Amino acid sequence: MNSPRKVTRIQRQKREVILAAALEAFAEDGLRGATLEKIADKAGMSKPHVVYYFGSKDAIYTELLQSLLEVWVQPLRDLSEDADPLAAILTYMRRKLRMSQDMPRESKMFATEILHGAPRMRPQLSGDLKALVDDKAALIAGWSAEGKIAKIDPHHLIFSIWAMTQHYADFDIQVEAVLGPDRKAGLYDEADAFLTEFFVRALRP
Amino acid sequence: MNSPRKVTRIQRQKREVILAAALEAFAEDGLRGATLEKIADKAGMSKPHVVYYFGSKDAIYTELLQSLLEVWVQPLRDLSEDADPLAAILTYMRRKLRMSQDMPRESKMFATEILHGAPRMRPQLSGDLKALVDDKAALIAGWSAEGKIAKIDPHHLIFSIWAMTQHYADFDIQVEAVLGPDRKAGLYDEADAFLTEFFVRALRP
DNA sequence: ACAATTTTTGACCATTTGGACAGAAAAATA
DNA sequence: TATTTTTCTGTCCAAATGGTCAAAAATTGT
Repeated sequence: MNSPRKVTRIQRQKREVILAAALEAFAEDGLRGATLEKIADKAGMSKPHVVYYFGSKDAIYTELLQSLLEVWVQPLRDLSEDADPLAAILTYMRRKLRMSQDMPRESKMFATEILHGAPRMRPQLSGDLKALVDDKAALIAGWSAEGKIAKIDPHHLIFSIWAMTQHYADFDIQVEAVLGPDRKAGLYDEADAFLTEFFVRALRP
Repeated sequence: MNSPRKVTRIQRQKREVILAAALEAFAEDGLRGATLEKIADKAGMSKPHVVYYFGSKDAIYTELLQSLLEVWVQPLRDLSEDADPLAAILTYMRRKLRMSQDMPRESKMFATEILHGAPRMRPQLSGDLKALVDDKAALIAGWSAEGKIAKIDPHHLIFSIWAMTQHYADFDIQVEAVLGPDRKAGLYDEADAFLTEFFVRALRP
């Protein structure tokens, strides 16, 4: 029957709730700033209960980070040969921008971790991530060599896409303060238009 | 004579030492993560001594943030009419990039503060900073209208300069991990070359 | 040299916080 | 229904940490 499955589902749901609460807390205050009590409150349960499911605050943080990493680099994984290389890069940029819009908490959590030295991601950055980026950089370099896009350093191109798209999520407070409240609603449409135009100009041969 | 001056100078020096130590600590671990003891150690004095000079950890943090803000926006202040608007913008970009290279700790401290909601800078972001950016955006918009540079949204152009230059300081761990150790030495030269080419392409009419 | 002032620190305190533990409540199993 | 297992929480504890305080040490002024 499904009696064991039922329990498992409940467990999985509880863990989901805790992870969601923790993500919010970590994005707001970082690993140190976020307290177990705050996470428990956001999750609607007691502090020992949170510990019961994850063992420690650190374990929640690490698990979140690891599972998010995969989601985070997926758009780059999907960058591949295309009828139009420029369109492929623009699509990648747009997916990253949409992730900033839809997952600002995830973006902030990553940013905070890396900003503070990425103590629990260093191996993956210089391992998997470096391999992935090198791979895609080679692809882009190929397009450059064939004259399909401008000749630019592909690694720095990727950095620039990361920087510009994540800026809107990570520093949203600053962006919104500078633009003023009126432009807040259409912000991501503006950003999309600007970045598209910007990268088209920079990349066409 | 200079007997009172002498004391004042010593006081000033002590404060300088503490501020430098605190900057390092805050950049590494953020406001919460940095402890008074760590700051005191880095400054080579006892914990109560640090408190004696600044009253509280928070006071050090706030003072650092305020004094750094002025330095931080100076390059934008200096953006003005020029024989060549494109050159003026490139100069601005380069000054920002150099600040990332020379003051990574300051960059990280700002980034962390804004990332976490900028609780003690909000008024200045939507006040002074917004006014300054609006002013310079108007200048750039003028250049656009005159056909001296491409027609792009000047606010987002400024954001893109902030994002791309600060990325190299704030996320240096990631950048260096992805590029590998060999490219670390010439990193900022690479970045300068890339960004210059990039912005020239994007901005020329 | 002596008094007054400033600087410096060791010892201490109150609060916060991660998390251990025993046992209650609930659920599954029999 | 009785028993076993799982879930959940009130209570407590030890460590970390921001900050106080009294007094020592150094400096300054006379």
